[in-house]
Amino acid sequence: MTVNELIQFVNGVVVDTSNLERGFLLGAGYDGDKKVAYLKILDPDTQKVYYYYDKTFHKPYCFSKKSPSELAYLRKRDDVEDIVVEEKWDPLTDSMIKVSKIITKDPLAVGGHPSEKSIRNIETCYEADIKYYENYLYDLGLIPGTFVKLENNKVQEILNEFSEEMQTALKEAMRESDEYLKKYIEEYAALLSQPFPQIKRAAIDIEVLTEVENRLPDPEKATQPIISIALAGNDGKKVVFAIRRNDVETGSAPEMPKDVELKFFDDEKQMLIEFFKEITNYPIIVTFNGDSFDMPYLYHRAQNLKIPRDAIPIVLGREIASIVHGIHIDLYKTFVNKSIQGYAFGNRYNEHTLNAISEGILGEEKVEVEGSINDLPMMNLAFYNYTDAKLTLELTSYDNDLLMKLLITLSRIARMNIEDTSRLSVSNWIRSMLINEHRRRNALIPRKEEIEQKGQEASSKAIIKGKKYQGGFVVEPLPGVHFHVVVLDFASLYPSIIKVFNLSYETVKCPHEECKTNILPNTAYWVCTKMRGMTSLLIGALRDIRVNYFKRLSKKAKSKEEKEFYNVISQALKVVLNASYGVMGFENFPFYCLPVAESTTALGRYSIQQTIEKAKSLGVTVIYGDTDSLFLKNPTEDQVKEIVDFAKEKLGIDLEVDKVYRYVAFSQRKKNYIGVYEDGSVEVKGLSGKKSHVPDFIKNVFFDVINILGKVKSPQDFEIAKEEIRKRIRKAYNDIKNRNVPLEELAFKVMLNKPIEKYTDTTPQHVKAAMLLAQKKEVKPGDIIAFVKTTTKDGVKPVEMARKDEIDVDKYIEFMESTFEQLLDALGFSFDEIIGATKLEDFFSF
DNA sequence: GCGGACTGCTTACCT
DNA sequence: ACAGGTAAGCAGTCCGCG
Repeated sequence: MTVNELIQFVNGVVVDTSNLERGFLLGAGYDGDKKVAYLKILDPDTQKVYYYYDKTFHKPYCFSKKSPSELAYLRKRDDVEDIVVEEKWDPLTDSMIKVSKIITKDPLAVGGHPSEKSIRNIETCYEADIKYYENYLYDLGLIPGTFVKLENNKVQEILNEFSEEMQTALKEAMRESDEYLKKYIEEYAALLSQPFPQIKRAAIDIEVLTEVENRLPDPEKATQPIISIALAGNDGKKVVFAIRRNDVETGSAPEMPKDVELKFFDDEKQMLIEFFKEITNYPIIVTFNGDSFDMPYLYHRAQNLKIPRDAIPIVLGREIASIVHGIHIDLYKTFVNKSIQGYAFGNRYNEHTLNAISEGILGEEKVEVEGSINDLPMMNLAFYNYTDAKLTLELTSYDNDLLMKLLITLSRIARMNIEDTSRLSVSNWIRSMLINEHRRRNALIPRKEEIEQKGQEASSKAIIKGKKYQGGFVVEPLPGVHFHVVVLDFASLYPSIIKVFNLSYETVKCPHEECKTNILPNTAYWVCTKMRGMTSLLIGALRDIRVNYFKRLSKKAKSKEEKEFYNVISQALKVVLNASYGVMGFENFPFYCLPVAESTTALGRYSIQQTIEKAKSLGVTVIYGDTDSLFLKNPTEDQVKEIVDFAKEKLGIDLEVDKVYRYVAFSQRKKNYIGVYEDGSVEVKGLSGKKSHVPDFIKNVFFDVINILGKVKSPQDFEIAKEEIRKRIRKAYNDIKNRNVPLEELAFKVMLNKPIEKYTDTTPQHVKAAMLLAQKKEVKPGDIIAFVKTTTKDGVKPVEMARKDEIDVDKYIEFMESTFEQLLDALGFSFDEIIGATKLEDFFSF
């Protein structure tokens, strides 16, 4: 059965439509049976997804530098359609060259087969590792996440109309940009300010009877019955489909919301059929781990139960699962993405479980289950199941559908299927963005090793052993307490440098003789004076549009909704910009270019050091700085202005006042300080006390002390604070000494990053604990191991296996001491003086 | 056989 | 599977020590 026939069943309509006034492009795909590319287009009015099959006769292809006659032997293959000569611009030589375009009948003829069946395995090809449907999108100029129209079988982007405010803001944003940059900024403004459509979506979650406790059933075999399925829709739909069982109690779930529909079935097959019908109402299906569990399980279970193929709306790929009537988003993959975790959600979760992520982002937790799912009373199981689906949905709907909007915006920037954007990492997004740029310039994409010819060895030496080149510069902090500190910050420093210094793989060490004298300061490289680099333009435009356009529009917004709209776009841009420099130094990135990465940080060091010199010359004390920031001690407004102007005029980079602290306390450590704002709120950076592995008990004391410090308004106040701090720490000290602390609060929580057996060089404490734990239950990479320090043989025990009397009290006192030392150091008092080291015995008399 | 100095491994943080 | 820089704790090693 072809995808086409399937869809006809699912939607009950002929889906290969030729006319649609305003559709929303979800993505592209390839139909292996019809051998043709297709688009999935959502009609926002009906919430139905139409398939548009290519009618431009687009074919798979790749390029070779050999002549067609040298490649003539390929013509004998029946999967090769034609070989034609094309002229393309070669970025590395800055010249037009002739290449052979090998056109095939099947994407597998280009690549994807492990053998000689794929041409890229037998010839040195160009652009042969781009997925066929990606090529289709680039070549037709279509962008997933945007609005398109279908008119007489032609598909076209619908361009955005600009309001007056947007026009004005755009002019303002482009004021300082060069001619080249302006074009890009205008395009991005139009692309990214498109509205977000309302799309129906539902989160689903299944429960399966387990054979062996604590072991996940095999989704390929799907031998065990599905006993419950929950669905939570953004239209308010809440359903649990469950099997009526006699072997467990009915149970009760008083917390279950009244509006959850409960549909009980005697027959599993009937349940699945009903469920499949229900989900076809939702063009977006959301799961947590659906790619590797729920979707393949449902699919194979349905097959085992002899449900006809055309009643199963699931399409399984090699690693991803999709749905016929729309798209499937597996949130697990989205939340594992480091850029999403860090830049979009501020590292509010560390562990990649539904529970940990929900807790971090929503402040809600899963329902706890003791023992096996198998023995759970029916109602309790339904409630547990429903809660998971609800949390999954909420992760996409919280903050006004923030995540969905981010994914759509990122798809627009990356020009990538929404399904792919949600699963792939930032280097893939940027790769796609750059490939598209090459296509529209008719540029041949160099092979990776050709770019690497530019330089394999760095000219700077990394400070950290094993790293390739030197990074940011950190100023030695001036220890002590400093009142009225102004923090200056280069606005997205590295993207600015890439923009201002024209950094790109083809412009750094460009082929022109006359550019060789144009040396980049603080580096061993020259940069092109004749052409604007591609990454410089793209990253530069993204930077300018974020800083000068969306951020300004957000400040001027008239409504909350408008403000939020601009903030989402700004946030998505931040994610891409923050990674834009890093990918240049990432070996597996297809446009990896060490000279570009190295120049970026070298120019960063140059910028901050020049600015420090300027500050010094004005008599301003720089008490600290890290990569792109400078902490100034009690500067005048004029001094600040002069430094900011210097950066703009002499370096061409925006330097802004980021924050003003009432006071800052530094120890002698870098990346380690507390800053107190005028309103008494406190920012803690790098101190052990805030680190996630620290036992809750110590963390609580730490933050109590921080709160006390927030109340300090003048140097005199420290005396009072000191007394309060002393009391708080003494109490904690006593509690530990007297074993008055619950075990859980003493647990260190450290992540296991690899399987236990891979720790061959050393056996850290959390691994020792994990080994003990492994005797009782499965321990996997990514798990957080909770352990306490004990006086037993290994020195540690998993918290659930330890007793209070085994706790190594002295180790905890030691740990507490070093944690507070960082803080007390900076304030000029010591732990000993707080505790009163000579009076230790006093505490035992309590 | 033990302790101190040292290095390397590991994790979590900062930009 | 974006980068490098820093802090901290602990594991393991080397060396001296009659």
